[in-house]
Amino acid sequence: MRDHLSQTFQALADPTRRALLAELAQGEANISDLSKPFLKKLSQPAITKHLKVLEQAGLIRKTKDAQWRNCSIKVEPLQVASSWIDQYRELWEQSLDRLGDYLDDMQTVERKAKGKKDE
Amino acid sequence: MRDHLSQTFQALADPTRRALLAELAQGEANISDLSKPFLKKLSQPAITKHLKVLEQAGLIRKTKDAQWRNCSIKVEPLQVASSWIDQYRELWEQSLDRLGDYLDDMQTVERKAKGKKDE
DNA sequence: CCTTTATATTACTATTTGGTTAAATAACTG
DNA sequence: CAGTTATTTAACCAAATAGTAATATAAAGG
Repeated sequence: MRDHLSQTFQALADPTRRALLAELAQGEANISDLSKPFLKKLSQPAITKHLKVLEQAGLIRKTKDAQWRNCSIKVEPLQVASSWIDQYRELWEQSLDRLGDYLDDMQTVERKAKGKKDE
Repeated sequence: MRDHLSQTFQALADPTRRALLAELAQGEANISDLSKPFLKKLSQPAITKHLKVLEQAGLIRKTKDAQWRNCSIKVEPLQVASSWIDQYRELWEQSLDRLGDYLDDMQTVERKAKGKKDE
């Protein structure tokens, strides 16, 4: 899964990772603090792995502070992802309208062309 | 990957599936027509599978017309996904500002508290 | 009916993902 | 330096993903 957009969506396709991002939306945090809410369900290396996925997708950065790693959000790839969706959402909403028109047209056309019953 | 949002992002995390959605943004299409641009790279069952992923994620619907399956977009889950990103994007943009403030503060505080050199 | 066209299913791969436990590394602290 | 805290890496595993080729099913049309 080479391309950036796929990596971004892939990273967002996991509830733990989205929750980690939600935590980070509150502001920068180190890994222990970030992990606390999840350690009932997951081991700490699991969190490390999730954070690595987020980092490799470019969604967070880690900075060193003694033995702590402080994580923070990188906004740009999310803007790209959101734009991708929105761009098509516009088209799709249009296409829904067109579909409606199309179906209306077809009913008319088919009745004209083949003398089909109006069911 | 039980939850809807994860399924949506997972479905979007593949360039072939995004391309299929882009095709469908032009309007409804049957599977053969949809598949044509991809058959140089992928087999037909591969497309069938991708379409099934999109369908199970609720991103498209299929309707029967004789031996053809007409696919079309369902907008709602995309709105949900886009909203999720946008909601946090706002927070994140704030958090970037806060990070800037925080770093400025810390420089001051640390210099005050520990008499560290200004490097 | 037989053939063709459109799509789906099966059976089988290789790779990736998401998790584990245990051990390793890194940096502060007394 | 020894111990403690924070984080990563290693080695492993089960399940999911993304693909294949071959076969099956469905419907239309001569």
